[in-house]
Parts: sequence; C-alpha cells; structure tokens
Amino acid sequence: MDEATLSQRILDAYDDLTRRERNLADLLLEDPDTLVLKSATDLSAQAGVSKATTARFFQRLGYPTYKTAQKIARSDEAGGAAPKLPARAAQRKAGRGDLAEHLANDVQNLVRSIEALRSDELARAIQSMAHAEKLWVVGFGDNYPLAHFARALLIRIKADVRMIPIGGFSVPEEFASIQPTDAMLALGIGRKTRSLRSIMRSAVHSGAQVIYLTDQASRGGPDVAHVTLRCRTRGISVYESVAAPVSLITYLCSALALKLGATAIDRLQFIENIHDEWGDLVPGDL
Amino acid sequence: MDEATLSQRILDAYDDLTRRERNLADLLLEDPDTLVLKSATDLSAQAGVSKATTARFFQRLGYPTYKTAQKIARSDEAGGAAPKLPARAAQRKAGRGDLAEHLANDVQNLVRSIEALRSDELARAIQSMAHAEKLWVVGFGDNYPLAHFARALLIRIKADVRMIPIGGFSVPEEFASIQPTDAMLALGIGRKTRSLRSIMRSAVHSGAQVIYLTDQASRGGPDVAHVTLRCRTRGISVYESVAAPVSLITYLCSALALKLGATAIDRLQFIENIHDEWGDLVPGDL
DNA sequence: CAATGAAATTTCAAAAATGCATCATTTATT
DNA sequence: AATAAATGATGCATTTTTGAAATTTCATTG
Repeated sequence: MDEATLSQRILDAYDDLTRRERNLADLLLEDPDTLVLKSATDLSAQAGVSKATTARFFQRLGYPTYKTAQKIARSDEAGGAAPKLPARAAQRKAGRGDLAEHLANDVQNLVRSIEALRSDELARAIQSMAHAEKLWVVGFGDNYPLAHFARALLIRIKADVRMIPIGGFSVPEEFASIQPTDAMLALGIGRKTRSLRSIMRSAVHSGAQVIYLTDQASRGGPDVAHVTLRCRTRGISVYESVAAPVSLITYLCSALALKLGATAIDRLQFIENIHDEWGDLVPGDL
Repeated sequence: MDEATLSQRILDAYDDLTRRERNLADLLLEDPDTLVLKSATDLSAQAGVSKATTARFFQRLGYPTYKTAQKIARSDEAGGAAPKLPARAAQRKAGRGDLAEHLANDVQNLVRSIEALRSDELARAIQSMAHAEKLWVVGFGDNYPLAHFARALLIRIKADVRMIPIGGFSVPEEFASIQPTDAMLALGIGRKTRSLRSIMRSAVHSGAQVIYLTDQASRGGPDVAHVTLRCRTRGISVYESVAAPVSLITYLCSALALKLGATAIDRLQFIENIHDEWGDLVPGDL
C-alpha cells in the first residue's frame, strides 16, 4: 500500500492546480465518496468543468486515468474501510496524509450530523431558548470548554445566561435559582457524569425546558430532556471530534439571534461598542 | 466608507483567482502590511510573479490601480483602523435552508483552511510542542473557551500544561515561570487583545517556542510567533465559525500524541483508569 | 465474436493568463 | 530646474488553460 489516498494527493498537489482543477479538488475534498459513486461526466457537471479538465485533473494527480482512480478508491473502500478503533495504539506514522484523513473525518462528521438532525426538533430547541427567561448551560468534564463556548455565544444575545459548573461554587446552590420559565442547554459529548444526569433530571422536574446535545452513543429520553440533538463525534485517532457539536452550537445560537431579532442585534451592537470604548485591539491587528 | 478591506476583497474574490494571483493573495493574507510597506515591484518579486500580474491582480480586486489600493490601505491604517464590523446586522430570514447554508459554510471553512496549511509549518508546530518541557495555552476573551478546549486535550498527553488567563490569578505572576524550553500555543481568533500580543512578545523574547493560531485577517510575524497557523472563520450570520480552529487544534493534539508515542498512550491509559476507579463515567448511558 | 452504445480520453483551436519590454509618471539627486 | 532613477501601467508575444468535438475504450448484448 504505497499508493496515496485521493485526499492526500489532492492536498499535496494543491498549489499546482489550476482554477478549474481547484473546483474539482474542493468538491472531492468535501465529499470523497463522489469519486466512488459518480461518473467522470457527472463529476465534471457538478464541478462546472468540462470532461477534459476532469480527465486531466486525475492525470495530474498521478493516476493514469479516471477509471483507475475510481477502481483504487473502490477497492480501498471495500478493503480496509473501517480503520476505526479510536483507542488503538496508533501505528500510523505522523506523516503527511494524516491531515487529509483528519479533514475527511471531520467533514464527514459534520455533514452526517447535520443531515441527521430533525428540523422540527431543532425548531423546538430554538423556540425554547428564545422564550426562556434565563438560560442555563451545563457542561462537566470534557464538556466544560464546550459549555464555555456556548455561553460565550449566548451571552451576547441574551441577558441572563448561567453556567454550571462555575468557578468553585457549589452546584446545588447555584442551580436552585432555576425556574419553569428557564431553558437549559446540557452538553453530554463523550464521558457523561452523574452530575449531568442529576441536573438534567432536576431541571426537567422543575419544569424548565431541557435541550440535550450529545453524541450518538447516548440514550436521552423524556425524563432527562425535552429535545435531544445528536452529533457524530467519531475521531480518527486518540481524540473525539467535536467539529459537529461546535458547529451545531454555533448554528443554534445564530438561529436564536435571528429569532430574537432586534433585541439580540441591539445587545450585540452594545457589546461591540463597549469593546471599542475600552480600546481592545482592532480585529486583524496584533 | 463602503470600500471593503483588502483581506475581505481577497477572500471574496478568492475563487476567481488564477494560480499566480493566489500566490499574491496568500502572501497578502498572511501579511497585509506588505501592501502598505512594499512596492509593487517588491511584492511581485516576493510572490515570484511578474509586475504585470500584480497590477492586474489589484484591478481584479476592484481597485483601479495598485497605487490606489496602497493609498486606501495607508489611510485605513492611519485613520480608524477598524473598517470591519464583526457584528454586521444579519438580514437573512431564519428560513429552512439556513441549516444547509450553515453546514456548507462550515465545511468550506474546514476544507479551505486545511488546504492552506503548510505541512512544514505544522510539523514545526508539533515538533515544538513535543520537545517542550511545559506547554502554555493562551486565550483571552472569545478565545478562552478554545484555550480551555486545547488544554483539555493536551493535559491528557503532557504532564505540565498551563493556561493563561486562569482563575482570577494575576497573569504576569503566572507567566513568570516560562522558560526557553517551553512552548506556547496562542489563540487569536477574532478579536485580539493587547494582553495577547504582550504575552506572545514576552514569550518569544524569553526564548520559548510560540505557535500562533489565528484567522486570516491577522498579521503574525517573527516578533510574536515562530509558527503562525491560519484558519478560515467566516460565519454566515452573527457569529464567526470556529469549526476550522477546533478541528485544527484536535489535529495538532493527536499528531502530538502520536509523536510522543508510548508516553502519551500510557498517560491516556492512566487517566482512563482513574476515571474508571472513581466511577464517574457512565459511558453512553445517561 | 462483432455490433452497440455509454463513458472516458485525446485532439485541437479558442480563450485566458503570464511575462517581457516599453512607456508614462512620479520621486530623488545634483 | 534638469536629469537620473525608480515605479507602476500597458501593449504584445508566448505559454498555459480550457471546452467542444472527435476518437478511443470497454462492458454488454445480439
């Protein structure tokens, strides 16, 4: 197996590609399956490029012909399609194509996750957050950075966004302020703690709306959450991939901003002004 | 002031650029000051491109001539250096295809970011981190969650990973422990603070290796960082997209884990065991 | 096993891109 | 102020890129 993978080859050759070839390259990087599934003619059409260009493209990549490339891709797909043991002692040398694999994996996680989301559930989640008086963001352990991230987005458009756990404060005392008019965004990617479960249960019990963002290995259910949103988090190497959760959180927050409308925009603007007045560095400058 | 900034124009036109023009584009994105400081002839030489190409490049970008572009850049630099309103009021309606758009945007950010990364720089970054005695992760403001995230990954494979800012501790006192044998991962996505710049400068000065992870609007340079890694962060709506930075951080850390080899694996395993013993995990279960 | 037809490749001429050389303008020097 | 030097724009010749059409390949069928 000295043959490089498609994505690897593309990345290696990227700087030498012409404009139209780059169209093809981007398309294939975003969805490597295209090579396996589609014909060269289709691919050309999709990229808005002539068939001639497609043929030349694959030759430049080092394949003798398109068909050859497709054949190789197919056999690869069939052969060792699942090099997927996350915790396996990684044998792969930290060479170049590693990056291509990582990219392909994250793109796939992203696409598959979003595809699988049900729009009515999303709508309900956004609705809940929009109507909530207070927002709670919960993330223990590995989810703590994610929670922090989510809160950073939310606090720009909502006035009262609380985080759990926080500082070194005792969780129950903080949590006691929860009300039926509140909504909670609970993050449960990867390892879940008992505290998470407890809090979610209590929140549901208190009458607050609970949105649970988790991975595919998780149960969910009406006793812990009103809406459960699942993301793919499969990682290639030692770590899970959080590209999909992060993207989803960002989406949720911007959808929420749009729903809130003027209120949110004003708040954003206000915050912006404060930053300016305080003389934080301008964007771009270092 | 309805004129877009140079970086913005480049990004907008990026797909229409030819090969040589992209050389110029990449150069200018990495260091926008070039336009202000250098002559078109120098710029051409540096990009390995003829002067004619440079002239035409600026015309394609919408400037009448190179001189005009330079003039505008200079006045921007002097005047109110912030022509870039991050909080542009989003007019788009919260329709359905929104999600698809969001996804497409994030995927593109991901792919384009990875394409643009230079593998030798990546290698250097990983090398630095691997050899470092202590690792420092720096992230102010919006970058704080990202820093937290990075640290969460790193602490599983390296014994001494410090974060700045932390808790409510005074930064200089913490930072004082830095040594020439250390490495620093500095995060500068979006708004950069003075503190960030100061810390990076001091770190470089102290002899530590500094890796700067930022967006495309940023300058970078040897006085603040040894390696600068750029990500696309364009967002569709009110927020920037951090899919690419998150993905890159994950990649860096797993590459680092691989490079460290057994040491890292052992540590991971050890942590896993502790989690098990403490019984705080309910894998999959909630 | 030839005929068939869809699909991929190659050919070739048009279009685009690029660099060289030249020209116009600005800037520096005496 | 006159002249030299430098810089950027532009015309033109050459090279590269590109798509339409012709040709070839290849699997399938009669």
